[in-house]
Amino acid sequence: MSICVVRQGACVRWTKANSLEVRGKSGQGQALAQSHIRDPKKNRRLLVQATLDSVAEAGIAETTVSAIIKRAGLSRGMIHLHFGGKDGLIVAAAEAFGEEYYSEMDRQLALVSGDPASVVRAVIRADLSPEILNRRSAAIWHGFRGEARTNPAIARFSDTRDRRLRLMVFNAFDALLNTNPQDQDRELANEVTLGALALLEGMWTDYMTHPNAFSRDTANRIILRFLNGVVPGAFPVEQSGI
Amino acid sequence: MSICVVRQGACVRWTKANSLEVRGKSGQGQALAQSHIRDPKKNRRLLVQATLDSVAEAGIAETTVSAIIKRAGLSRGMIHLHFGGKDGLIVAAAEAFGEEYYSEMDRQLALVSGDPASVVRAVIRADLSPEILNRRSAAIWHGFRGEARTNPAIARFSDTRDRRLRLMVFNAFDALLNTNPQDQDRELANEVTLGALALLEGMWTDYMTHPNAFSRDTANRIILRFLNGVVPGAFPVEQSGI
DNA sequence: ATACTTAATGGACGATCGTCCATTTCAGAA
DNA sequence: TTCTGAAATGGACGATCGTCCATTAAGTAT
Repeated sequence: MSICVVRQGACVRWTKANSLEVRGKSGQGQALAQSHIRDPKKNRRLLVQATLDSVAEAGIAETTVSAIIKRAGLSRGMIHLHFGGKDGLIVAAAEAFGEEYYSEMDRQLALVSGDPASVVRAVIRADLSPEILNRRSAAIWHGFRGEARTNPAIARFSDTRDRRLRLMVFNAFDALLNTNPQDQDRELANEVTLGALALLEGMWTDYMTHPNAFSRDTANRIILRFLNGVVPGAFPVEQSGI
Repeated sequence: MSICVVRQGACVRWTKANSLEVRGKSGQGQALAQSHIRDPKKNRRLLVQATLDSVAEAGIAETTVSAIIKRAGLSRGMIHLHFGGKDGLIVAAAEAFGEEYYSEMDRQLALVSGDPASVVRAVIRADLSPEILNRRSAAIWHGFRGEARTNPAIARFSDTRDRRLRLMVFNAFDALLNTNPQDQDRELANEVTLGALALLEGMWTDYMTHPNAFSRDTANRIILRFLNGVVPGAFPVEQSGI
């Protein structure tokens, strides 16, 4: 759309951001692809995606302003314009990542019937699915989690994200274990929930450190085997998993 | 020992590194505390510890040369002198951290009788003990694990560390499950091992993100409960844990 | 066409990064 | 004491960090 004229020998390439192609990734194109009508938030999303890609490939430390704008094909000032600074962009990227996670999780859970064991099975399967657990997401999640220790904004987001998943799993185990309500049963449900989530966390870590040796089927089967041990019979382990 | 004379107004403090006090932390003082005889590797250790402390408190990204030498009370050039550069120091710090981990793990395991279930119990208890799992170690471990994706030297160290722990646990489960040797049992032992380690990983993550809400007893009890499910009766869960 | 608002640019800026090395300090030998 | 080699120092250096803003480009209203 606009060729950056070589002035003082600085810019030599197309600014890809303004080309007409519309990234069809998240299919929400609400008549945005029409000829001149530009998406007013396109560059915002472009910067957020570039940030996430950079965090995934190069890590948080290497995700500099220069690296981000190079990926996005935009100019330096855009970050300050849209997010007030780099920190604002990082937080926005963390939020966007959380939305990616939960929108896919919800999509996969929407197809599942309501009995508690099925919900748990579906959560585990979804959390290990290629759409949710992949090199990009594992690296991003690890990076942001580390950042959460220092950055309060990210810590808050990270917490709420965790809480929602925990509540979902807890409710399932609560319904599964509490045929007649009792306090120690509720405590048991809480412990089983923590254990299940710890197993998932550990699998994510395992995947991140050894993505090639990792098997989703095996991970899924192991978790079901462990859950079937604490809630006997509720999670029969099939021979071939996912 | 040496006051840095104010020259060009740069240095105004004692260089703490050369004061006579000997850090009694790792009690290996082999006659080093005697009057003039200086420990030739004191500054190496000082830099490594300063690096680990910085990684623990401020994260990998904030662990700069300036931050490290400020903590160590040494001068800029020491890092280049002893480690060839910052990267060398980071790797040395990762190795030192691994040694800290395993020396403490070995110390705690040395007291344990040899039956497999006791070994597993001891590994879990040790891995969750305050000496091994604390804010410092959790933050350091998380930081280095993220760095391992990019830094081959750290990846290699990180891998060998993991492998040793895994082998230890696997052998225990193998002995526990294989009364008469069979292939599918060996596969089962492998899966139980992966699950147990994933549980520990998850607990470490949980501790790192919520150190105040974390309970070592609860974590220990949860893991034993899950293990008792997959190896029935081998890990009876007491009412009050660790 | 002209004026005006918003989006976007990219270079300037001071701060800080890690590396390197000329110099100084120090302990032990001569 | 003087000499010598190693240990230690801290400032110089170019590179790169994130921020900021004067300027240009694009879109809309008059």
